[in-house]
Amino acid sequence: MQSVLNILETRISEVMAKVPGSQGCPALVRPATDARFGDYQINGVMPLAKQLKTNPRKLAEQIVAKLDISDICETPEIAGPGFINLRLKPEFVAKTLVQVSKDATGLGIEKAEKPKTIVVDFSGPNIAKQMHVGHLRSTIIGDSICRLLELQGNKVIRQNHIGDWGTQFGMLIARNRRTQFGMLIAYLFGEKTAERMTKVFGKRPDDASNVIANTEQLYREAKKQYDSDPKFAKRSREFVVALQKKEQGALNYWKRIVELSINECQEMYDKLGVKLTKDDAHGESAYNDDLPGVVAELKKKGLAVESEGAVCVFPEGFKDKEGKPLPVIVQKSDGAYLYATTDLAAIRYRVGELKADKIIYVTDARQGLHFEMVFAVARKAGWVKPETELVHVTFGSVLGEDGKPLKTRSGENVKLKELLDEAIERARKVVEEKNPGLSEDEKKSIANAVGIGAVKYADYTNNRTSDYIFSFDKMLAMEGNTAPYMQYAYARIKSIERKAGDKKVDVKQEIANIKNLNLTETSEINLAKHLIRYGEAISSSAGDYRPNYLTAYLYDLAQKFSSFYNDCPVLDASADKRPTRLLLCDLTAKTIKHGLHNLLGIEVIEQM
RNA sequence: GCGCCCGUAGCUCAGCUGGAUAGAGCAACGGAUUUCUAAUCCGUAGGUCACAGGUUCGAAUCCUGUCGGGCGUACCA
Repeated sequence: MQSVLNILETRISEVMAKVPGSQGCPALVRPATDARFGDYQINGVMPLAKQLKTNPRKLAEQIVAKLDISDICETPEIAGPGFINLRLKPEFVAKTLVQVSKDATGLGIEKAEKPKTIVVDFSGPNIAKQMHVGHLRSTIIGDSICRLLELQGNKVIRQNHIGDWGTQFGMLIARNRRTQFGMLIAYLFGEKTAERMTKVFGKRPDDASNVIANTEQLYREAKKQYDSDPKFAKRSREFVVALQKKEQGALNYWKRIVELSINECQEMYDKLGVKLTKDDAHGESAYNDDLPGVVAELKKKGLAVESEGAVCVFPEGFKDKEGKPLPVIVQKSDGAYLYATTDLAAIRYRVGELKADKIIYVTDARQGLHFEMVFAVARKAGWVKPETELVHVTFGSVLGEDGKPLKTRSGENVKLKELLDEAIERARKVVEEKNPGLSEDEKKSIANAVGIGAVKYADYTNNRTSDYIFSFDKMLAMEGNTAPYMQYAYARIKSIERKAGDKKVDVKQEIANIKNLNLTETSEINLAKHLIRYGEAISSSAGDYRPNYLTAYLYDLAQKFSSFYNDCPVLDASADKRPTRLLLCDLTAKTIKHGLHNLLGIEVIEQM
């Protein structure tokens, strides 16, 4: 269903458009900046007055006179330089709330007018390495963006652009990072693999977590052996060449390690409550066969030229340190392809095969220039239609308490798994302290939901474009805008429902019989008004790809519920008031659950 | 050098195409509990929105400059 904000915007804009001389100034209806001004305010009169060179307050009077929104609002009030303040009628709030509760979604959510096919590129871990904090934001922000867009009725195609190939095999043994990967594979799957694996890990290589978890160690060992053992070095090189030539044996080894890695990532996705599966993995290697064609086509179109031995495209408007044109290098002087080439191939595939109307890239802000240039090249090459949107959704870094990028004491990236485990452990201690009487299973699942939820919620609640300081103490605090606070608010509602039986209150029946609400207390009305605005929160959150708008709404909701909870007895309320209060509880619980669970992938808990 | 992002309360952060007296949380102080979970609620105090100009009815928001910080800037992703 349409949000109140949208209804008002549409109806008031229509009236404003009819003002003589108006050139379609929008009403600019916004939530009131202050409760004293009512519920919504019209900001669009002043710009229109400017356009018409007339007095804004007089214009506001004219508009108010023609406005017919008495079914929704009290008489509009003109205030300040030309604002029009709107206050919702309690009857309208009550009616809308009942509608919302009976809406198909149960929550009054707006659907997109024109559903699109949207490709979302996110997470993108590298194979043969454990996921670390650097992957957290892309993974969870991307996940919630997908959920938001899907909810609006779009066709969302998740693309996990995993680093499963890159240029590493396009190069011969010359560069260490790439080489190490080749060495690793040779090391892992060369002769005597099983003995080596058993010796190093005490396990067979089938155990994915052991293999991947110890990759860093393997790299070190492999490097050492590479330097000291000519036979091993030779085997490494041969392996890489074989892989490039797509020899079946080498490919099989490669496939195996990709599989092990993906399984390992999947554990993290499951743990994080992220909706990504193997089917969404469409990594760099998927474009291998397309790369020569991409370069050839760019050359043919006269876009790609040779420069300093490399094949480059020079999109307009980009300059290097000396002010000379900056290239997008699509093929290196040694013949290898780069991530720009792969990204171009991916765009071609996503527009051509997946029929994307929009492609969203969820990567950190540092890749801004890269995508700007790649987008420019793709458009120049005609691989993207003019109306196809290419969006780079950026985010800041996760910092430690010292304000520097989060690292371990020894300067390594913090493993995602270890981070989450610590959060769970800390949550566990809190549960132990607050509610020692719970069963072991309950404690465990609560600690899990709270720990993971806290990490995710803290990330979501920050504006994604800014860096944020990671603090277990803050995210696990029971006070303030945190996951535990939200989950607690939910648990208290569920507790009321459980207690209802003892007091012989039939919650479902009372709610089902509701025809009109009886909203009397201020905190009831405030809660009701906020509940009917869930759709607005989703629209603004999805529109800007900003989950923090959603968490802000949810926190506001939980606070308003807590006020209501303090002021208004529910089960012991008089018969004329109880059904309304039960409905408020029910809708609040459903909204919190939907927001946390369905949109953010954070678990709610029945008791804590 | 050039480009992008950032600078808001003691701390951590919001502030949605420019809107009214800039908001939360934490910390501080004061109050509420025979409670449906106080992991709560209510209140008080706290700001030259880095700085200086400009645009206009109106600027934390847009423009210019200065200072401070982060990141990027041809064969890594």
